[in-house]
Amino acid sequence: MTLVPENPEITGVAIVEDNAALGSSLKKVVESDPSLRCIGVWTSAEEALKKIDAFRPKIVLMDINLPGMSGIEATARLKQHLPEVKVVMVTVYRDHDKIFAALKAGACGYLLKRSDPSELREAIHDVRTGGAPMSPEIARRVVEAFHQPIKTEPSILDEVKLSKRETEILELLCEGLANKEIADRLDISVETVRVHLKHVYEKLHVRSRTEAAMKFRDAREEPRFPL
Amino acid sequence: MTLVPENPEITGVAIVEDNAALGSSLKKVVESDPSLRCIGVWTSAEEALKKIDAFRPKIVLMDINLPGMSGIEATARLKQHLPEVKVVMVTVYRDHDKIFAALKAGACGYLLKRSDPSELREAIHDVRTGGAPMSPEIARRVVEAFHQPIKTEPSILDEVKLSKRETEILELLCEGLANKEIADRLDISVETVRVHLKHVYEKLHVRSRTEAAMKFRDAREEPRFPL
DNA sequence: GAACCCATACCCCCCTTGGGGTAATCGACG
DNA sequence: CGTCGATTACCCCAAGGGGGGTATGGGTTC
Repeated sequence: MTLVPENPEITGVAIVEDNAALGSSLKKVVESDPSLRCIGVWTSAEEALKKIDAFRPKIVLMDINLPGMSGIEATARLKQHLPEVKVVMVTVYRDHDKIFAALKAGACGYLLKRSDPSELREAIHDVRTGGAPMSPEIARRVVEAFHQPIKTEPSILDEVKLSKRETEILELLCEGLANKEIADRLDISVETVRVHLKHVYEKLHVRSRTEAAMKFRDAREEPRFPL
Repeated sequence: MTLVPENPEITGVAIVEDNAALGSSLKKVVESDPSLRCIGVWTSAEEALKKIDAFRPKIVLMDINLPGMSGIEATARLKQHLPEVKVVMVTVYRDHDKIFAALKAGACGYLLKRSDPSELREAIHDVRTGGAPMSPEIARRVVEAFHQPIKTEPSILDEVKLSKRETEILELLCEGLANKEIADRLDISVETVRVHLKHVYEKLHVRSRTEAAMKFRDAREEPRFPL
């Protein structure tokens, strides 16, 4: 039984959409392109996850607002199982959280439903050639997520000069080690560790190891994206 | 003196590109669109920053690889001064770091130089209508930056049942509070706080408050499904 | 109703921690 | 050459924290 097109030129596309009208209109758009084959229109995340293994589409057009499991969770599970499948969200949500949740879950594109047929065809082509189709306003939001807030107060670590040793000790502190364990790890005296910590507390304006560890961790994690 | 087009239909575009041939070819593309006006081809970041105030383009096409100050730094300075200006990087770099540095600096688009004239015109149109033009492979990389590997092992918080009180105390612990302070905050006895913490330590398999706080925080930050 | 968890509170013991010193060595900087 | 910061190390002391108990009351589950 060959459910998957053998022809490498033909790309299998599956649609997950609970609205029947919208599902069949998406299907028509896909089928209007001879290089694509619509191998399924599924109406729930559960159905999609059950059938994906047998049908092996290369691309999945996924609605977010599905009954039962959301399209976002479905995407996450699907990508976990079959990472090579490309998922494009097709939805009305331009909600900030939904966009990023979908991208985190592994979606490689995000189209708003008002996209017309030619846009959709172009998007699928984009996916096949290594792109990441997004409706313009989605792309803008994604890009803006990277922008550094202009008036960002420099993190405490920028204002304060921690020495190499102090930083080292803070890192071990963040692993939850006691002074004695830090001393052993660095092959120095416990007393020395205590001295460094005193300095650190003063510099970070804290009074306890936990507070120092948290502040350090917070400051460290600030760069959320690779520079 | 009116250097900026008064007609709101006309969008002023500036080009920052040290290669004269490429600069003039970009200029030609811009001028081929009657709704655009190329109001300057500048050959360095320094020149651009000096002249931007007087010429006030709405869109800047910025090369990354400029002599002297890089296009990325120029973008950061420019956006700090004139946040409403849209900057599109035009470059040969598909280098991961350069892409994200540019976006962090405030670029709203990122085109590879092999883009042809129609792509460039479309990109500028995209910028004007609220989009974020990116060459497909750049878009893919940007989207991939959001992907989060699905956690295979459930976090400690899924295996362990922390009571409401215990969770509450852990949250305060993460603010670096001492037992006494936690007790005051929750209006209970320090001894009770100690009991709860003992239970927490046992459940999380840790021996100190800092370790508990870190483990709790790590678990909290993991992506959670359903989304 | 017994078994069990949760939340509350107190006890003892001992180690760790935080805050206050002093001091030696070393490299860098002026 | 003197000063400064970083690193090392030790001292004392008081408070905080971790490990071990016991106990009571309320709630749920079997």
